[in-house]
Amino acid sequence: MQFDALPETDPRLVALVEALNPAQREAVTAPPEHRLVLAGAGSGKTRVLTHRIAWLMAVENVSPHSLLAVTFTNKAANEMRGRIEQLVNVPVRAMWVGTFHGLAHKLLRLHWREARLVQNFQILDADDQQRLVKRVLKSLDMPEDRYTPKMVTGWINAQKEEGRRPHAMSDQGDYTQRQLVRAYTAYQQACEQQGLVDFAELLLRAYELFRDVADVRAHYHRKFRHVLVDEFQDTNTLQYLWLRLICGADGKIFAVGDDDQSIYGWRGAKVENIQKLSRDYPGIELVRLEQNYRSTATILKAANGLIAHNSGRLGKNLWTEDREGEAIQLYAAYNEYDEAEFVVQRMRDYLDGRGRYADLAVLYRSNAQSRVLEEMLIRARLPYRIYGGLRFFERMEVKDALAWLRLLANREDDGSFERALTTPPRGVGATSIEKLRAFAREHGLSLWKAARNGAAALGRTSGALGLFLDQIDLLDQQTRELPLAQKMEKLIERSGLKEHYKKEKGEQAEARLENLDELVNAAKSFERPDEEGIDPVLSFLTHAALEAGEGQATAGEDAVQLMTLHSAKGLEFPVVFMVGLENGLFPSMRAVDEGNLEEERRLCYVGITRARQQLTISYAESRRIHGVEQICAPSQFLKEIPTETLVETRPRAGVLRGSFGVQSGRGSYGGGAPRTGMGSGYEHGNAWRERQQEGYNLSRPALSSRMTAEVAFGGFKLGQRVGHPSFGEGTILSFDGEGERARVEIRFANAGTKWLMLSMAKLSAL
DNA sequence: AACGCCTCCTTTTTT
DNA sequence: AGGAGGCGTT
Repeated sequence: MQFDALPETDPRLVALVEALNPAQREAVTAPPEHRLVLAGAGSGKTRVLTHRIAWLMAVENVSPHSLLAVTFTNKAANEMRGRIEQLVNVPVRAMWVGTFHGLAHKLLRLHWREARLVQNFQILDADDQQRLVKRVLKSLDMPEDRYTPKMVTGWINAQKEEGRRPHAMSDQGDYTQRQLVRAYTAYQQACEQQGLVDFAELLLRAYELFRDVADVRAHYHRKFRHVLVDEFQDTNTLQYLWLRLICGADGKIFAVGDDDQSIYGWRGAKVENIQKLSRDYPGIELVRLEQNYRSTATILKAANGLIAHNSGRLGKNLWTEDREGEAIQLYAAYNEYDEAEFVVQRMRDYLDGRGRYADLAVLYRSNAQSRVLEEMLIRARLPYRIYGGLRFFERMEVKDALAWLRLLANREDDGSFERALTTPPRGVGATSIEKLRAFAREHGLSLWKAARNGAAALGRTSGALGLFLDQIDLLDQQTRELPLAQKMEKLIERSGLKEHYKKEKGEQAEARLENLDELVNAAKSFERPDEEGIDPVLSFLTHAALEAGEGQATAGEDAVQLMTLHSAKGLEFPVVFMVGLENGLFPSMRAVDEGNLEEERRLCYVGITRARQQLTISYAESRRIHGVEQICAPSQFLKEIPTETLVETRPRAGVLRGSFGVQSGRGSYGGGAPRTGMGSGYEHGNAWRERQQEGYNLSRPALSSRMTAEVAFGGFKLGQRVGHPSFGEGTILSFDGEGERARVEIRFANAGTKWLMLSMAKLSAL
């Protein structure tokens, strides 16, 4: 039914579509056929997805049981749930809304028999998986330097993501290939024996379940009439195959995605799936959402201009009814410290009087870049939050405690057995464990059984080992009837983990103990069997693996946001700083070498389109990368952003850098240039354009002429290497003051960063 | 088992 | 530079 044909009498439906723009409306109210929605950044994609679901239920009488909605992250799934709930008066619980992995997991729990799994199978997270691969490689005597656990794990996952099983590829390929297949086979066998399923395996098993078990397939074909997919451009081969299989002949697919925001090719995502979808579902209609509700016209112009340099796009041009907005600020820093300082300065300008910290976001290409920014933010006393890093359920102490819980639930889990046996330490060392492993391998037993049956063969340590085995059985008995949280608490106590971490010193130790308490707390919400009647222990462990928690720091607090461009996808901020726009950093060296610039360009596009009102882009002329000072050329992406959207802001001699070296005139840019827009200390110029025209010559001198002209100070200049009798070697970061009171800031290689009186410090030029 | 030294590596991240 | 992990020493 089309919107035009809507019965005017139904106010609910009118309300549902009234607020939508024509393109959104077309997507939402389309007949129940296959649809591909090309949703540009900030074009209301989640809105379309949720309204589509509401529409299907209200107009096409689709039951919530017949809907399947898939996302990539838990966050997106939760958001979708929440918004559907707001929109329709139907218990969302009945609806299959979740991540690919979460839904696959649900299917496997329901059909564990048909999927040839054990009922209490457990999920391996990335870390568990790599540990297991490592043990497998050792057992196969494969040299660890040639076949690193990381590389082999990556390879195995890549195979799974292409839907390949070892037997289908055994006798082809070269020696290396055959070795890898051998590892894959052995790894898979270990998983089967121990009842373990890794992330990729969840998807592959769920796929095979549908492919191989006709009854199950038929059941779900009858059930799911509509399959809705979010972030379709991020699907990998296996996810796509699974979607097709689950749709069957009659199910209708509604895919929402954006080829311009495909930034996960490196982990197997296939943008081509968008084209594939059009081929596999001939007649599928394409809807473009191009009206943007997020950014100013200037920001969109920059984004459109940049992304136009990519080839093979489906094509899309974002537009807005919003005002033009401010120009994008471009800042040429002389190094990463200067860059960070500038960012902080601009933040202060913004915060002055208005604005929340959380309005501000700094986006960078690689995590290493956060350090200097952090340093400056601390110095400026601005609260900040860094995304990324270890999540709650990935922390060592948490994983240690969970290993005990897992071992109680499943004695065959060798990884948990080893972990529990060694933490806390109990006099069973590497040698004994190696012997135990050998014994287990020889007799085809789990470590648990090997220890039970062959402890005597281990000599002296058999005592400690025997105690451990008895302790596990005893703990199991004693905690069997306890509610989950109490069980967890008792385990943490009786395993000796609490004692163990109490002994550890430093501020980390305290945090560890707190995390263990928090773990008990987290267990509380899993004390009752869930909807499918699954045992609390299993659902808790599943939760731990599938939803490792938020990355770092307390959410919700008003703080400046620091994150990589990748983690910024899907977010938006009033004020965005995109830093480190240098060839070799962004685009990354690797991308340049491999000629994979298009994905990097999309990443840049994602960065630009995060900004609502203000966007500042910066690059440094020199930066320390992997401990070495390097001369950087501005990113080629800067050339690709339409000039008219940019205004260059540069440090103004004599203001930013204190009162040194104002003997400008020559070499100094825009001495009398009018100051525009900025709070203080900076001015605009066209130096960057001039430099652009010079081309990117890597052998160009380290600092541009303005540096040498402007920064000479007491015989020293910014960026210069100097020696100090007690602090050793360092680099001059900045100057302050004049004459007697002149001070210099130096970052020493071994003594940190210090401010020294220029007249006192016995500095020598290097 | 704990500690310290040495070598290696270094883009991006979710499940 | 800085972290991780391996390895040898106490």
